[in-house]
Amino acid sequence: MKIGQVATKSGLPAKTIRYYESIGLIDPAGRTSAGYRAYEDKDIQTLRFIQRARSLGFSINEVSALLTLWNDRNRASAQVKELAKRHVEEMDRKITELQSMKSTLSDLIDKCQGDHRPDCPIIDNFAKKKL
Amino acid sequence: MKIGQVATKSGLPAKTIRYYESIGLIDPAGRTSAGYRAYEDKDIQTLRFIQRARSLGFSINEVSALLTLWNDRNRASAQVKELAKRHVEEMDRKITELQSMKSTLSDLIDKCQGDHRPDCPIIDNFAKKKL
DNA sequence: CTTGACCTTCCAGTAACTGTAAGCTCCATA
DNA sequence: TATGGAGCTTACAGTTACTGGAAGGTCAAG
Repeated sequence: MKIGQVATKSGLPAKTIRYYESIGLIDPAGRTSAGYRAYEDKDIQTLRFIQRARSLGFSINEVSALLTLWNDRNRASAQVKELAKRHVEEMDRKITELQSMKSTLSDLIDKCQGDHRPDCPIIDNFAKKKL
Repeated sequence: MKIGQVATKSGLPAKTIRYYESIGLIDPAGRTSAGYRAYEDKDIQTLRFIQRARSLGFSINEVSALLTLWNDRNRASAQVKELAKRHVEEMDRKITELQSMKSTLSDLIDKCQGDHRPDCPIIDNFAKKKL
């Protein structure tokens, strides 16, 4: 199977698959006599795994660790769970931060007339001297 | 005033101030005879403005637009409000996405025993053939 | 006159791709 | 057989917003 078909089946752009190979996230694919990358079904499984993990926000490094665990028959599920928990914590931090920023900005937006005049509580807030 | 003091007063690392100058977000600072950047109080105001806007998640480009609006006596507050609203929408999108990812992953975590055995619903989910 | 704290510039690295260019290969049709 | 287009190849640049580090200049204190 060539990369285009693998891209379709895995949900990842061909470009991205090559990129993953270039950074060592996946093993280099075999090649046809013409130099085209040749894939098998198990490669698609791996790429789908990666795609799922990435879609849940895991970093490439984390995905790499997850791939290792996936292939480790002696893994402890505790290791996977721990990795996942840490990721959820990280997402929680980001959610909290975003909500805080959104809240502050929304308050300012509510106070802004939003008309043709220059007076603007948003600008004023950014420009004010001290907290 | 030299860059170190400005860094302290503005809440931005000296390195970042130089970076902002290099990309044209702020005007090049004056120089002392020794070649050191020389700042005035109004520069600190500008940098604090930038710091505030950045801390609310606005991109450098958006901050640049906000700076222009700040210095535009003929601005309409509607312009500022619109920019801010779009940014809130963007944050909302991110929050929703993060919450969705978190929710999915949390469900999987709850199902995982987290012990010494390899069986793991998280890995299983990532590895499963089809949705 | 020598530290040490600051300052300077420039280059590289980060995360995870994406875009673009120049150039093969393969298959089908005229 | 020639040609055209789809799909493949590599390599390099660009994105975002900095941050780290190296090599070297400046200034005030001791």
